[in-house]
Amino acid sequence: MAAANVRDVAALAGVSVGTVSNVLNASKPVAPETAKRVLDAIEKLGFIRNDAARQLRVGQSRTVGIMVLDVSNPFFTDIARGAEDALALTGRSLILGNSGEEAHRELGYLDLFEEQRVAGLLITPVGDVLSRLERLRSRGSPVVLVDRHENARSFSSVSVDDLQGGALAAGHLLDVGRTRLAFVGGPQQVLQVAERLRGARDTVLARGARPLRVLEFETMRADVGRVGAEQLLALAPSERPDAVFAANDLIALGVLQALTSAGVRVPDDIAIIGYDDIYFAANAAIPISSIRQPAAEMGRTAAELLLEEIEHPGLKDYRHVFFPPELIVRASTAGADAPH
Amino acid sequence: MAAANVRDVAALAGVSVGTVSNVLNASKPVAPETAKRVLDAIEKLGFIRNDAARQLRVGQSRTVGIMVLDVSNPFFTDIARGAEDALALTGRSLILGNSGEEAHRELGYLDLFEEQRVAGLLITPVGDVLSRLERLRSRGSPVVLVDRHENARSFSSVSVDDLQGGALAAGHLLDVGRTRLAFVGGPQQVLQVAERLRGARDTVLARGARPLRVLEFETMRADVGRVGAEQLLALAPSERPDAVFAANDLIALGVLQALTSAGVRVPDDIAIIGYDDIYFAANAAIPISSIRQPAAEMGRTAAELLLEEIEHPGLKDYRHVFFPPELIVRASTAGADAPH
DNA sequence: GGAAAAGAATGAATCGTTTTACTGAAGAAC
DNA sequence: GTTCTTCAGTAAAACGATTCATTCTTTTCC
Repeated sequence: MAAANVRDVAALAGVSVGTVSNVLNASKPVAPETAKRVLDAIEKLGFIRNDAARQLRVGQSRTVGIMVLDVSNPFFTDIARGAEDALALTGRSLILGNSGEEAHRELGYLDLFEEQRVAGLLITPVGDVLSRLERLRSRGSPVVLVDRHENARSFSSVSVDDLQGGALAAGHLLDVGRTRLAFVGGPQQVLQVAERLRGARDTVLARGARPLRVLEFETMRADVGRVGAEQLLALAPSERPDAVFAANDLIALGVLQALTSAGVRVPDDIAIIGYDDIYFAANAAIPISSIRQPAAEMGRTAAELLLEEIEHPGLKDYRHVFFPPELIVRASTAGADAPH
Repeated sequence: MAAANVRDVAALAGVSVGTVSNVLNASKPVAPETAKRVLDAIEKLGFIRNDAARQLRVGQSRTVGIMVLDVSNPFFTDIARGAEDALALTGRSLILGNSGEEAHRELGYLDLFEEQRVAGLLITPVGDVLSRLERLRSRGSPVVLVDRHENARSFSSVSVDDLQGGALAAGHLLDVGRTRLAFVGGPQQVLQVAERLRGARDTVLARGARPLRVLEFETMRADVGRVGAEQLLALAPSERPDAVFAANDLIALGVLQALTSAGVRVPDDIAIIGYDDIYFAANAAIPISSIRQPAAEMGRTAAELLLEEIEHPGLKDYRHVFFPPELIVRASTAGADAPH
């Protein structure tokens, strides 16, 4: 009743365990009829290779870890799926950790990944874990940063030019005739947020519009959007913005919901633009304009960079792939003139 | 430069490897000052236990697999997070597989989980994998079914009474004065869909309303909702339903979007109710009524049932936990009288 | 004070693979 | 006909933890 192992297979097939391994891994040629006997034995015994033993011997696993900030955000699950697709082609699989933007959870998963000797790691870091990542790499698990290139030229990375993204968003709002722009978003410690804001602010300045009003919050979740919208509605009419740039689509959804339920017309009274271009924003009852980040492609590319490092260890040729952000115009900013 | 192992730790601390293990696992008492020496050595060497070796010896891993139908559906990620919380309390972690409703992907993950000798498995099965699950269990990885109890009394399960959920939804639509109900949903091979439909149909019948119009599709994704809505709009006015019951919230969102962009007023002209009560439906610009399933709690409970089996192997005391569905009324069905 | 029990620590055996160095056998080359 | 390759397959040595059965010290008890 105990699970069969290679020894059992070898005995049944009348060969040595080494031969079984060669069949399993195609590491050395095996005569066709011998291979068939082995495969038959595997089939008959229902043998499933014990990955722990394999891994112990080889020193590395066939799974790759990915750590995301928020599994509830479709942007991150799309990245994960892109990565999964690329890895599947090489017979590797993905194990997903969700830090939830909490540093202690991030550390817990790093421990896990390190104990597992993962083949590599894709990560959007939360806390100050760079030295930890260096160690992981020095122990044979290369690391690729996703959507966060910052102070880390020493790791390969994929990211989107958030400065340009912020500029695109603000530029578009100005283009459709808006003059009083507000930014609603997460903490500026998050590099992406800071850059999106800076891009927007610079654009507003350069085009001589009124200064950007900034509402800063602690997280990037939708409830932030609702609170932000309420703060905007509390302003005197002359102060009230006629356009909102939300740091991501989750926030934009919150803003939209709060505004419409307060009777504000979108986009006639206030236009809204988000960031990420997630499915639910595109399909909101008033579809939300957004700055698209090619999530799946980013995930795929990150996985490919990682695979390169996995397959050529020691090659310190770190690459940084930047994707251009893309403006997607939808009803939440289009089809209406500036309010009078 | 090679990673430190227990032997190195033992040497530095001046103890035997057995003692190191005892400190690591608290399996046998160790004198406090000895333990301190060991911990210091671990710290100094940056020792991280090799999980493959541990697992090979112990025969089982400390991670649990979960296989979901669709990671893009927040309902499933919420289940996963609930499970993760419960497992974290016991020092276990979760590895997530996404079948995407495709049987071959499901099999791929089952192979992976079996090779990994996972401590247990939570699964919403797609294909015909019951015998596979039996084998997994007979080899030491218990299995709990999530949201699918069907022909499998021989596994513990958590699920929601979908018959009652369907009845609640249809009953509510009738209660607010609707008379021409339509159902838009995924394939009836999926048990949940079939039961929601049956619950609705029975209720409509019992209350003497016009028979339910059924639009059946192949998947449960939002685009299905848009197509369904267009089919409804193509009907002659006298035939056109005044209420839609969508098999899940993703579909409801699609219906809502298609209807409003066609100028149909929701709920005045057509009311909409969904299923799952996901965040994005609750926060749509017209918040969508829904039948809530307590996703996180379901995940937590499933994990607890699994832990019980893990800790008492051989105990064939399979339990089936049913959660009651709950009607959540929002703007998409409320606050409007029946259309004239 | 001596026997028994309890407490700490030891070290070898073990888990199931992969891999390496090696052995034969069969054919090729001269 | 001897020597060289090539080709298949073997057997044993890893990999790094945990867990036994032991040994060596203390402490307890009468």
